[in-house]
Amino acid sequence: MPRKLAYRNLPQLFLKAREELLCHFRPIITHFGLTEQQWRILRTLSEMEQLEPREICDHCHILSPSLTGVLSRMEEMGLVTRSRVPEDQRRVIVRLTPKSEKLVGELGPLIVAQYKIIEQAFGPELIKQLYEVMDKVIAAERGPISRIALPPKKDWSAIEA
Amino acid sequence: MPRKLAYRNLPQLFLKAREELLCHFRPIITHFGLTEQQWRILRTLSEMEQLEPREICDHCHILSPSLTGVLSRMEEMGLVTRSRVPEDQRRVIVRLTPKSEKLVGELGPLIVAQYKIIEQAFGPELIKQLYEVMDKVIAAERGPISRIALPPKKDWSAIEA
DNA sequence: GTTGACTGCTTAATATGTTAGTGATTATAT
DNA sequence: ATATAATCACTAACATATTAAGCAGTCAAC
Repeated sequence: MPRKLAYRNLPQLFLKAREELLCHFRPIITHFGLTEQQWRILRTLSEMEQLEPREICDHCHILSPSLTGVLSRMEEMGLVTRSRVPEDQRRVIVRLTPKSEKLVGELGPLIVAQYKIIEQAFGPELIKQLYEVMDKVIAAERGPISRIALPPKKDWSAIEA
Repeated sequence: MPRKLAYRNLPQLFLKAREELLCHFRPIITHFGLTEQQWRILRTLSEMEQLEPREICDHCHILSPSLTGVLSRMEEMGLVTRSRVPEDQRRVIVRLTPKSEKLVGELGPLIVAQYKIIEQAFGPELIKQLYEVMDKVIAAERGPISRIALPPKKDWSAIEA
């Protein structure tokens, strides 16, 4: 007896909508030999001058273990530099290189141009609505939302039938 | 000279908003030893009875190469069965098992309960707006949106400085 | 009935997501 | 001062994302 849940899968809708947007930018980014995450970092660094890894994690929504690898590869490619903070040997400062600044200088305008095209196609009101709704969702703090009680844990992977 | 682009990073906003939502469901899903993708598949199969792999890819937004591994693991766990279509040996039918149907029967109501809590916290209007805006974005077909012209390809990873 | 194009799933290779844990460093509380 | 806790980046292990390529099965034209 197949039964639909009362609510549509909202996170999945986000996924789909995001992909619908991203597919218009991905060709531009890959054209320059970058991944989506690498571009997020380059763009953020070009706006913030210098950042520490955990700040990049926050701004770019990349988890710390992933970032380690991403930064290593970007360092190899000569896109960023990593230097320790003298007064706190745990911390690291990440900066753009002249090369990556030039890259952002070329890539950025193309991204903006694509945004304009999308704005035309979607209509400026939809874009505005998008930003509004997103900001509302993000503004809803994670804390105050209560969590349902979970039943005792069963090891389903071990249950026979 | 750090300069901000004219547009905020919209796909990144989607990512953040999605995570803001998902973090309220993730504990429920992992409590049952499932991954997010596995739950997407279970939920969809429980609503559609039976599906072929490429249909699952479409519905759940999982790329075909990923799905191969996901389904293998789910088969190992006894959550789904895979059977060939006799009249077309290329195609495969994926179904839930009695075990996974029972699992969905326990998990589903918890998900719905969490949606209700979120609806209270966000306000029903915001949820409604969300569905509306998402559907609008998704409705905007990928085809008609034109693509900007890309400059000749440079191999940035090989450029010195 | 063979050839050639196509479809559907899989494999391969690399990059990232996710959770847990480690080691070194710094801050805090005795 | 010293033990403790907290912080930060990193490693490890596994799952998924992404792109490209492979391979068997089907279909259509000839």
